[in-house]
Order: sequence, then C-alpha cells, then structure tokens
Amino acid sequence: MRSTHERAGRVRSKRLPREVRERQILDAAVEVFSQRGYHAASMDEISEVADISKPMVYAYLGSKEDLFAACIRREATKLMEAIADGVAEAGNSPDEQLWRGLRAFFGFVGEFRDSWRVLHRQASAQGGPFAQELGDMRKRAISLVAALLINTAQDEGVGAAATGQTDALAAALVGASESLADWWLDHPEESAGAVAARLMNLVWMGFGNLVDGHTWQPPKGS
Amino acid sequence: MRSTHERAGRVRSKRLPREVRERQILDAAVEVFSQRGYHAASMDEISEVADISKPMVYAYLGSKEDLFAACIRREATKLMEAIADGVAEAGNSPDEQLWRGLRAFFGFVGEFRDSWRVLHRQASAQGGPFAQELGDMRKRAISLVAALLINTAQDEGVGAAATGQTDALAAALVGASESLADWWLDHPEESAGAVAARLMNLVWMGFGNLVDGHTWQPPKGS
Amino acid sequence: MRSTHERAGRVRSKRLPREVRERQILDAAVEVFSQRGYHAASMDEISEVADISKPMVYAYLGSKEDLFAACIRREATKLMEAIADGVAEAGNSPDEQLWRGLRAFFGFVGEFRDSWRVLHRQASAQGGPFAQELGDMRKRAISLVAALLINTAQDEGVGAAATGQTDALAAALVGASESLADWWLDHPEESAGAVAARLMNLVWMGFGNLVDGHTWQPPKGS
Amino acid sequence: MRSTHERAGRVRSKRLPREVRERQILDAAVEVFSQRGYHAASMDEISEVADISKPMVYAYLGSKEDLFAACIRREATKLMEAIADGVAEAGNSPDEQLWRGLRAFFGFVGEFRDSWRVLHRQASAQGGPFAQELGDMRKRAISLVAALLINTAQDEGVGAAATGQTDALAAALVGASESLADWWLDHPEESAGAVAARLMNLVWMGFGNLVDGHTWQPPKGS
DNA sequence: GATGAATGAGTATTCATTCAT
DNA sequence: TATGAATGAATACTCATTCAT
Repeated sequence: MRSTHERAGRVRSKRLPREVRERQILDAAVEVFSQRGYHAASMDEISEVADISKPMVYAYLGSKEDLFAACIRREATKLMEAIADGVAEAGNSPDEQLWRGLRAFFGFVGEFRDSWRVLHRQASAQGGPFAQELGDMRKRAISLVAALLINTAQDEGVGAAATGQTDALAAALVGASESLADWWLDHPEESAGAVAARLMNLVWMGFGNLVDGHTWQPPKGS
Repeated sequence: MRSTHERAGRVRSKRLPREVRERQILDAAVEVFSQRGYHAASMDEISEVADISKPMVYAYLGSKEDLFAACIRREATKLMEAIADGVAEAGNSPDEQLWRGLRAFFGFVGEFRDSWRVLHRQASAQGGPFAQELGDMRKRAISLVAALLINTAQDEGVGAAATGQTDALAAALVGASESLADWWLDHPEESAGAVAARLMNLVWMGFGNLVDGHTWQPPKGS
Repeated sequence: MRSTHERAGRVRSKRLPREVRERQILDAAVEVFSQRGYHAASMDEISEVADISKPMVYAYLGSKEDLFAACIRREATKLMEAIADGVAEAGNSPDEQLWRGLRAFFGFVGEFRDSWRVLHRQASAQGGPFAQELGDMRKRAISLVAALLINTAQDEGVGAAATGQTDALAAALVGASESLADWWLDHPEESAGAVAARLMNLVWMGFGNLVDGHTWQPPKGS
Repeated sequence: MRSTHERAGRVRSKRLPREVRERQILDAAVEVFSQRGYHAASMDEISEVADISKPMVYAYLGSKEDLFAACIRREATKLMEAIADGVAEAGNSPDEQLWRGLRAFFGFVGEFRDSWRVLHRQASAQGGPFAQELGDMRKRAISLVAALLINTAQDEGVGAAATGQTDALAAALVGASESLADWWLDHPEESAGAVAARLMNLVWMGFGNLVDGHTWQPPKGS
C-alpha cells in the first residue's frame, strides 16, 4: 500500500509559512523532473519528495505545467546570477571575464546537476512555452558573451568586419558550453575548472593552434 | 489524435511483407516520437500514422520501449553511415576529411530533422538504456574524429604531448557539433553548409584568431 | 473561482454578530448554489463570496449538506410568507385571493431569481432529504390553494362531487405555477403581472367550468 | 475493496459489436444520471452498471459531458417520437389529437421514469448546453401543440385575436404537462391515463373559454 | 472568534498492452 | 496475418473538511 518513495518514519513538520513550503516544493520538483523527465514525473512523487500533501502543491504552485515553468524560471535565474557574479569578480580584462564566466557556469552545473538537467535536457525536450522560457535565458547569456567578445576585439584593434560576427560567435560559444556541460553530466570525473579550461582552450585557441602545441593558460590564482 | 469515439473509415493496404511493415512503423514512430516526445507519444497515434493496427505494432516491434530503442538504433546507424560516406569522399587530407564529415552531419540533420530530434533531444531526455544506446554511437563518432585529429597532428609533426589530448578534443568537437545542430533546429534560416563552415571556423581557428580577422576557408568545390 | 495559488489580498470586516454572519453566508450560498448547482458549488467559492473564512462557514452552518438545507428552508419560508402576505391583502373574495397569491408568487420569483432557482431546480435535482424539505413547502401551498378553491365552490353552491377533487386541482394549479415560473426564468421579457395574469386566465377559466360541473370527457376507447 | 455497485458473480459477455455496447452504455448512463444527478454520477458507476470497463465508455461515447448530452438527445428523441406516434393515431379532430398526445406523453413518463427525470430535472439543473438541447425539444413540442390549438380555433370559427395567443398558450400547456409529470414522479399512485385526463380537464376547459373569447380579468387596482 | 495551512478520499481521463475472432 | 474489442493501472486535479495558532 505504501508508496516506494515515502520516507518511512519521517515526521512531517507542520504549519510552515508559505514561502518555506514553496521552496521545498520547487526543490523537490527540480529533483524529480530532472531524474524522470517532465512527463514521467508524477505529482504524487513530487509531493512525497517535498514531504507535503498533493493539494498543497496545487494550492501553492498550480498545475504541473505551472510548476515546471516555475522550476525553469527559478533555476534559470539562479544560473544567470551565478554567471553574472563570476564575471563581476573579474577585472577589466574581457579575456579574464570570459574565463570567470565559464568557471562560474561550470561551477553551477557541477554543484546543481539537477538544475542543469532540468534546464537543458527536460525543458528543451518539451517544446512550446518551456523551450521559449529557456530561449529567453539563452538570449541574455548570448548578449553577455557578445559584449565580452566586442570588448576583446576593440582591445586588439580589430575592425567592424570581424565584430559583425560576434553575435553568431557568442551563440556558438554558448552552445558549446551547454553541450560540454551536457557531456560532463555523463562524465563527472573531471573537475569544473578542468572542463572550463578545456573549453576555453578549445574555442579560444582553436584546434589549429592546439595541434601546433600552443595552449591557452588560465591566469594565476583561479 | 482523433479520438476513437468519432469514427473514421480508411482502407488499409493489406498483406505487405514484413520488411515493408517494419519500415512503415519505424518511420511513423520516429515522426511521432520526434514531435511529441517519448512519453507524450501514444502507441495509438503511432499505429495510426503507420496506417496499421496496434497489435501489429506490438507483433513486429515489441513494447513501446523496444520500439523507441529500435528507432534510435536505426537513426543512429543512418547518421553514422552518412558521416562515414562523407569522410570517404574526401581525399587523404585529414583537414578535408573533417570538413566533409561535418558537412555530412549537418546535411543529415537538415534533411532528417525528426531523426535528429529523436536522437538528440528525446533519447537524452529519457535516461537509462536509451541514453546508453546513444552513448555508443557517440563513442564511435568520437573515435572517428580522434583518428582524424591524430593524423593532422602527425602531418604537422606535433609530438605526444598534444596528441594525449586528442580524445578529449574529439569529444569536445562532437559535442560542439551536436550543440550547434540543436541550435540550428530552432534557427533553420541558414544552410547546412553555412552552419558547418561556421563550426569549422570556430573550432579550427579558435576565437583568438577569429577576432584577429583570420578565417578558415572551405576548400573549393564543397 | 480565483485559484489559491494566485494570492489576493482583501480586508475583511471583523467581529460581526452571529446573525449577520449567518445571513451573509446564506446569501452567498444561495447565490452560488443557484448559479453552479449543488455539486458544482464549492465551499471555497461560497466562503469567498460571503467574505469569510471557510472554517467559519462550518462553524456557523455545518456541512455542505446542512448549508444547502438551511438555504432551502430559509428561501421556502420567505416565499411562503410572501404569498401569505399577498393573500392577506385581498378581501374575502377567494377569486381575488387566488389572484393576489399568484401575483405575490411571481413577484417573488421575479425579484429573487436565485432563490427560486435553488428551490425549484437545484433542490429537486438532488434527491433525498432536500426534495422532501421542498415537498413540505409544496404541501402547505397546496393546502392554501385548496382552501381557496373550496371557498369558491361553496360560494357558488357546488356540491361535494366537485369538492372531492379540490386537492388534486390545487396540486395541479401549484404545479402549473411552478412550471410557468420555471419557464419565465428563461424568458424574462414579460412582467410578473403579465405572467400571473396569463396563468390565471388559463387555469381559472378551466376551473370556472369545472366548478360549474362541466367536464371534458376523453373519447371512447382510449 | 469491491465497490457496492458491482454485480458480483455476473460473467461479462464479451466482444459485443459496437452498437450493442453503445446502447448498454446509454441505458446505464440514463439510469445513473437520473438517480444521482449529473455531478454525483460517476463514470465508474456508469461503467459498472453498463457491465463494461471505463475505457470503453470513453472510447464509444466520449467524455462525461458528451455522454450526458448523448443521453439527453436519445431520450428527447424517443419522447418526441412517442408523442408524434400518439398524435398520429388520432383522427382529424384536434381535440382528440391533443388528448392522444397527452396520453402518449404521460405514458412515456410512466414507462421510462428515468428518462424523464434525466430530461426534465437533471438537464435543466445543469445550465449551459444541456438546457439548450432541451430547449430545442421543447420548442418542437410547443409548435406541435400550437398547430393543434390553431386548428381547434379555426374549427370553431375564432378570429385572429384569439389565435394570436396560441404560442403562449401552447407554451403554457407544455409547461403544465411537464410540471404535472414532475409531480407525478413523486406521486405514482395514479395511472398515466388518469393524470392525462386530469390535465386535459383542467386546461382544456380553460382553453375552451379562451378560444370562445372569454377571458378572466384581474380586479382593478392590482 | 477567526484563519492560514493542511490533507484523505475521491473523479475524470488516458494509455500500454492483450484477447478473441 | 490482421484487427476491433477490451481492460488494469496510472495520473492530474479537486473538494469537503479539520487542525494549530
């Protein structure tokens, strides 16, 4: 009779204020959506993991669709803030800003694997409004990167011709980061820093240089 | 899609050989899985699209899980063959082989969007056996690319230090390709060739060179 | 109506005496039951409309069933009082008393459509105790009418033969009134007076003949 | 564990053709809707009474709403046909046609109490599309009666003045019939013929005077 | 007295899967 | 071979009702 997921013996804490409950529920939802996928996740399991009854889930966060959207929004915001914080810690060098941003990104993915899985895999597997929600975040990320690239180019005195491509390049870099993060999920033996460095090397130097033995080195102390 | 209680009459062609039936079913399954996702896809809709009765679907290809796995296997094989064909068309230059492989890959994605969606988005959104099936294909792809990179390095007389990284670089390149293909799904305005060239440029030259105004040019006649 | 997970803030007036609260609740309940029907009405909506918290509804008026019964009782009483008042305003003429009673009835229905809807449509759609509650009211109404008819007959010197039917006739008249009121709900273009006059015309002229001893006979063989 | 409504020990007949199943389901639905009301009726109980599994109910007749509408349509059609048959059996006399129609109506109500309960009580308690479905049937009934009344009036040489009211009178007669039928549901001791005769007496004598140009006038000052 | 927080027990609906023909 | 008919088992969502404060 008892469901497999029930935390047996755990006493439910009662009468918590709304805010706390909402956080609990979102945490649980991210965990379950990440592991099962949107459709396979059941509201039953989410409520069990959140250690609360189903009606409260509905009362606080609405339908399954609403809940999923809320997860995406919250996680996307957390991720973007983490990256922005990383960039802010760097000095004025665009090169270093990029590096810090990447570090922060992979740091986030490493720390909150479920969040990233929900954001990247689940949200894009479901089409429609969810993918769009994500698309917005991606656009903000791309803009951020594009700005860095433009600064770099200006520092090096490169003209308009090259800068015309910055948006596309930024999109490619963002895509490459996402992809590498995705790959990392299934190969967790490397550290966040190593993965970030690998990407930096790859895209910054290019294969052409790498096979020539030239590599990019992370600045000291990061 | 059409609910059963509104009756529709369609005449079905009968007594087709097993092979043909299987192809029909797999085609339908790829289409439906790609558009709805694994869970949201219903065996009912698949059998309708395949223009065959549900029990036949089960007779020929087993459970829903089996069917999905069969889709992945078939599409993955098709994709790998397309890439191998592309590479084979190139001469001995590893540089050109890489380019042809990329072209073939993006050509495939452009031509069989549903196939790619199933392979990349749906298969990885469902965990477990499906992702593994994909993982195998990816490994084969990575090996292929790694071999090319090693050849390149040897051509240029680069030593073991650099080649030690080839596997990781190959993985990164494969990942970047997947990611770019994924992005392309949602931005279909570019041609396959243009997307491939963009990637080649990016990873071969590196951002560092690109912002300096150096670009890689596809060889003539491709 | 507004789901709980979108928060709304409303200031509630506090500490009202019990009577006032009960009236508020009953008013809200009649409105909601009338519009949604017994089952589709939710205690949540009722408490919202009553501008009071749900536990208070339970504290004051008990379960949903109790609340519905209370509605019926209150509205039935109001209706019967309205009719009695109407009849009392007339002189001794039974003819005029009937007319005033009908006017009062249709006046009530016109003024309190929700009340009538709850009484007539909802209460009888739910079987069991509710219908019985109504049945009692109906019996009182029928007795009232029957008394009028007997007086009429006596005034006109009609014998026992005709009076034997008075109860049935009264029931028919009451039924016809209810039915016409029901019809009127959906055709509100006429005035209460006009509807009452129409009914009076229809049945009174029929009664007129009946009490004169004229009856219509079914053709042989049916 | 076993539901109260289960017919224990009954062996389910299997593999019946669609038509038969649909009839079974509709019969069960009318029975359950009539006894419980639309909302309180559960698809579970309906499928049990129909002696079939729930998915078949959905497969054949759609959602609960669809099913209810189908019940109303089928029963309304049956009723109208019964009345039309009754009228057709009469000769040319409108008087007799009316009588036969009434007899047929009450005969139907007596024989198919559940049908009538669904049509009259449940359908009108739920607003919206259901009530409208019923409204259509009522309009057809009213037209039928109005035609009879016009014929009567013409037979007796009554002018346009009186006939101008036929529609309203017809509506009143239909309403009175419905109402009496409703009353009869709760007082089943009388025969269908007796109830029909009572109504005929009541309203016909009233009508008789009306078509002769006699009308009852409300007293002054009200 | 008054309420936000909480839940057990349903209800409609769908789906993968399998018989009987 | 081929299919219409059939179902067990799940799932999203709701509601009357009650604590704890």
